[in-house]
Amino acid sequence: MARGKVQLKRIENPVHRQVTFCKRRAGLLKKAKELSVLCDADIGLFIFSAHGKLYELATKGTMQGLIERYMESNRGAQPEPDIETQPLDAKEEIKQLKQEVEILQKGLRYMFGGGVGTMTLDELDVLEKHLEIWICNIRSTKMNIMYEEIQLLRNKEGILKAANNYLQDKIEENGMTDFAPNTTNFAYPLTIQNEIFQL
Amino acid sequence: MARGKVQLKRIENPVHRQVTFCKRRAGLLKKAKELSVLCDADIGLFIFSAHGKLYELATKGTMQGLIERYMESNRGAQPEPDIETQPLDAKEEIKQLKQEVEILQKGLRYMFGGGVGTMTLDELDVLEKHLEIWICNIRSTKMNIMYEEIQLLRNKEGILKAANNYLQDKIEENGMTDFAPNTTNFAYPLTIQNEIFQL
DNA sequence: ATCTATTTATAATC
DNA sequence: TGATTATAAATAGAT
Repeated sequence: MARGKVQLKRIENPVHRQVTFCKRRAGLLKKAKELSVLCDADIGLFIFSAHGKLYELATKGTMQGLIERYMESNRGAQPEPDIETQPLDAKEEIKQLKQEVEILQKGLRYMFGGGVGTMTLDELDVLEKHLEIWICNIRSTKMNIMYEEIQLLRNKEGILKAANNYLQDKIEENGMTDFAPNTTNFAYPLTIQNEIFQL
Repeated sequence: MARGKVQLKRIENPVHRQVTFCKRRAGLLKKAKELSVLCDADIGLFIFSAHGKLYELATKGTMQGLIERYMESNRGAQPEPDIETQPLDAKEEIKQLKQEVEILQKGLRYMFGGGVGTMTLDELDVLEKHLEIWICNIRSTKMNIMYEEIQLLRNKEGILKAANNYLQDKIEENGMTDFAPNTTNFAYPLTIQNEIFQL
């Protein structure tokens, strides 16, 4: 904002980065305080520096208190799109969640130590299901990434073909038959093999 | 900050206050994002409007995750009197358990480094491979468990059959024909269905 | 840290 | 709400 427009990307020079961090952190905290006072808002703000140092501001009460309020406001904002329509028996749900927690914990231990011994068949089933869902998500993400890549490549293909046609026309106009346009008719192999869609 | 110096006190005019809240809130969120990007910082910010509406920003992962990190950074500084001496409200408990599940899932994710959101295609491939291996291990473990179970059941079957034969012999010896040994010839259904081997 | 030249944010107004 | 604009604030780069 001064003597130079700012690029919205990580500042590579560590000294600059540190200086900017100090200045902007101060600015941000100040702005937060101002908003809180001017508009009667309650704000919780915490900043971890790249090296993990914590800076915080709670404009009302303690950060703890604000976090609790945040948690409550947030319940209902995260509705699972499947089973929240029917009021499940609460005890049953608690039981199931507890089991799930235990299984995931065991799964972690299992990965770290390789100690499988303690898990039961049912627990392994649940863990397996979790992992399968996870893999599905990963594959879906991969598909999206690849789809974008394909679009990009197709665009490039179009542009290159047009450029080549243009160049070839020009060459033909000028009767520059010596320069046989070998590449112009080359079929770009940009078509993606079908196999990757079979994930 | 324009066309008039700002007084650092609550804006009394409700319309002005609301307008200023919108503008400055947007500004604050923007500044927070910028600081995060420019200086590689992780920021959690939540704003409650005067009427209780929540606006939030978490520049890395979820607000949940950042709050957890905040809690840890802050550990020891905040003696919270909230230990589970009282039977919590069921909804509260469900909430906490769901959080815990989320945390564990995140923990699993971190084992392979990085959240899914920021992962590249290659990284996703690696993660997928890891998970597939994990699932294979789980299935193998399940097979072993089931095999042991089968062995156990077969042993039991043998013992019971022997015992039954012995008892039947004894009955026949004593001519106690009244007590027809209905169960002795019963085919124990201990054979495992083939399908579970097709995992 | 301090100092400007600029860029940004935004108060007032429509 | 959304633009516009004059001006206050914030701050990048230099010292």
